[in-house]
Amino acid sequence: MGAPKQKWTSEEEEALRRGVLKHGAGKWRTIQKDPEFSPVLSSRSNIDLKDKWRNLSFSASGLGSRDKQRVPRPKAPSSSPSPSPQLLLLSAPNNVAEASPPEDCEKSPQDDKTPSPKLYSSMILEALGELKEPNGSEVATICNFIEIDKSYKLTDSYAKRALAPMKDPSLKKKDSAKSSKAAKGLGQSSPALDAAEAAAMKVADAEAKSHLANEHMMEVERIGKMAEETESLLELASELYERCSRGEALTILQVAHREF
DNA sequence: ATAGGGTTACGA
DNA sequence: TCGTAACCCTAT
Repeated sequence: MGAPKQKWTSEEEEALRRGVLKHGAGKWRTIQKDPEFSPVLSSRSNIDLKDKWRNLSFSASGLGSRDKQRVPRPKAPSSSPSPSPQLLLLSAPNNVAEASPPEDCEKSPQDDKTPSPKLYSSMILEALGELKEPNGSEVATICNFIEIDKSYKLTDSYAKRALAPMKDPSLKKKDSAKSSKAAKGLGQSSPALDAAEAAAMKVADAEAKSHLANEHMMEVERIGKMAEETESLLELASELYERCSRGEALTILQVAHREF
């Protein structure tokens, strides 16, 4: 990566991501005025936030940039004339944790010869960036994301949450740090968060394994990217849980049943 | 005020 | 020299 002029610090980037997750992608002014990240983003204008978010989105989308395939206008790879959310195109990924990720066809019209397994999390983040929708769509997007990673069991998870809070099995590996952070943010562990966390970990493990089998040098780099996506996923899960707790679960169920 | 395009500067 | 990220300008 480059080390350009006024590089963004980790705190600034984190604040930006949190702001997008909270207020949604697009309300740069609101995020900048938010007293929570105002001191962090004091030296950044709303335009700066937008530009930074654009760079982040492009970096998260164009993971497989090993090919020198130069496109004069590398817009969104899944850009379609239909205004409907494209992320709903993901269908029937039952085995997510296996080494062979389901390559959807409609997703990448000009896919390079490199397989470049695209994570669902990255797709969701990309969709979030593309969709400048109000909060409702955001919840639906997050819901779909978690459902996909959870093998279509989100509603069941929430039902279990209300009836009996299941215990979370001990986490393993590097994601323990993330879990601690997420748990601290929520105050205590929740089934929904744990489910999303476990799903993210499964995808992460599959990613790592897949790359371990093929490339060794790129693995570290990929892990770094993956960690960022996992972090975003956990934050998404936190937001989702918060909204559901406030009584928006009805909307989620509605969307879930309508879409699937 | 936001989105998009274009330009500039820095690192590899 | 190329690629990426910040910066700047313009249209909606």
